[in-house]
Amino acid sequence: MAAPDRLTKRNAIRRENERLILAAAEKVFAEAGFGGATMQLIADMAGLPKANLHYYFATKEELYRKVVQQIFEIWLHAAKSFDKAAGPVEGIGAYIDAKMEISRRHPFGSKVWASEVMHGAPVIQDYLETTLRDWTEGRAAVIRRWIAAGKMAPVDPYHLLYMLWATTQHYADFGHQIETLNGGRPLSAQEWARAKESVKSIILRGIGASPSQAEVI
Amino acid sequence: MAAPDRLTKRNAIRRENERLILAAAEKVFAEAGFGGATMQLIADMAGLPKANLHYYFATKEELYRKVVQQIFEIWLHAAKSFDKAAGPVEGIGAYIDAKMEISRRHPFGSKVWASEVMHGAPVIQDYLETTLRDWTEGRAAVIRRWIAAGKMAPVDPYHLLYMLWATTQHYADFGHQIETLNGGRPLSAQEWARAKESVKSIILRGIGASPSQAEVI
DNA sequence: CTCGACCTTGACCATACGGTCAGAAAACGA
DNA sequence: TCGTTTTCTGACCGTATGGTCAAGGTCGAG
Repeated sequence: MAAPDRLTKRNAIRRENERLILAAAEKVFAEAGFGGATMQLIADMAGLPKANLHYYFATKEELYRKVVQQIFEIWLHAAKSFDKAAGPVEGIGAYIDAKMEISRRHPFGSKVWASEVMHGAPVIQDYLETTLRDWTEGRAAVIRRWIAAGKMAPVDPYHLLYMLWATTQHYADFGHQIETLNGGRPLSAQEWARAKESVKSIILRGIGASPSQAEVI
Repeated sequence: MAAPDRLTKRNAIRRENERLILAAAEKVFAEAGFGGATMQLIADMAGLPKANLHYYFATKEELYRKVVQQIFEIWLHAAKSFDKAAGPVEGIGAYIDAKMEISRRHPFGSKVWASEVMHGAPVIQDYLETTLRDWTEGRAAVIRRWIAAGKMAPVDPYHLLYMLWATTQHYADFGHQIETLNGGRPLSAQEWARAKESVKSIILRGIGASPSQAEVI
């Protein structure tokens, strides 16, 4: 039972199949919701027989949970930009950049997370109450410190964080609506850049931390 | 076949039952998604036998479409605050107030809309392409006028609107997450007021239109 | 080479779902 | 009151779904 991580062909197959299944599941769960997704659809998209899915993931719930965990970890990782910053312009600016980039590259994961939370977080409630709560309180403390140091206006840290999440994830979760209003075409690279800049400039100025106003304060 | 709107007992019963069913459906669709919702669950919540639902609404899709239309009309109505305003402080301020109030009073409808759009708007794509597109372009024109008149900073009108939608609807769609981070308790009246003020102050300052800065400009 | 562990898969099962229907009950107009 | 229209509802049906299983195939260690 030892050495389960050797680079044998079996392990490669297992890893590759799990990757295939998770990618297909992320897309199907995002597009159909948990209830609307079917194991058959996921199997077809992964190019595997349905029974094979149940070999790697015992139940639909187990597969779903893995998908949700993935995006959560990506978000947590993105938050590091927040910490190594000296002030709100760099910290929040980099955080917005990172979250916007995730919305662009992982729109399915973002939708699955949104769906999960909207339905009352039946699967990941424990994450909300532990990891997310701790993370949020930590970042709120950073913001309070910036406020105390006069680096930004005295805004409520929690509502600022909610605003950051809402605005950045909106570009993934409501991407279809944005695409429709964009003439039916997905945002181009330039349009993504413009979106990023718009969000950053409004929020940074909104908290009294925009670069141009830095001298004024 | 005339006079279908007389105040007969039959019409009263019909109206009341449709109301009951739509309210139950809104809640169930919001909590379980379209795929996860079952007609039986909606029927139980409405206190009617399942067959009775199919008497008033032929199919699950038809019932769902009605629910989505409801919230869309509520939002369109709220947008009137935008139009009768002289400038961004009153216009956008009132719009945020109105949308926040809707998030507070109609969280289920907001979730159903979010779910629908996230899944690619299979049912209301035509609304997006007609009513919503026209509405958005009209409001964008108003914003451009305000910018031209020097009443606010030159921000991209579309991304500003996305930000307004994202931030206000977040309090409905992610209400469960916010509640969890609020110590497990729903926002109190005071906390809702604080949320409103936070959103308004950051955005209005962010677009260079905050009341305190009005004189500066 | 051989044996045991792991992987693959078509066929199958119980269940739950959306929707139907026939007939009973209630409300209505005259 | 009487005939007609509308409303109500338990029983029913075909289908699709999540999950199981047993048999066969593939791989790696010794």
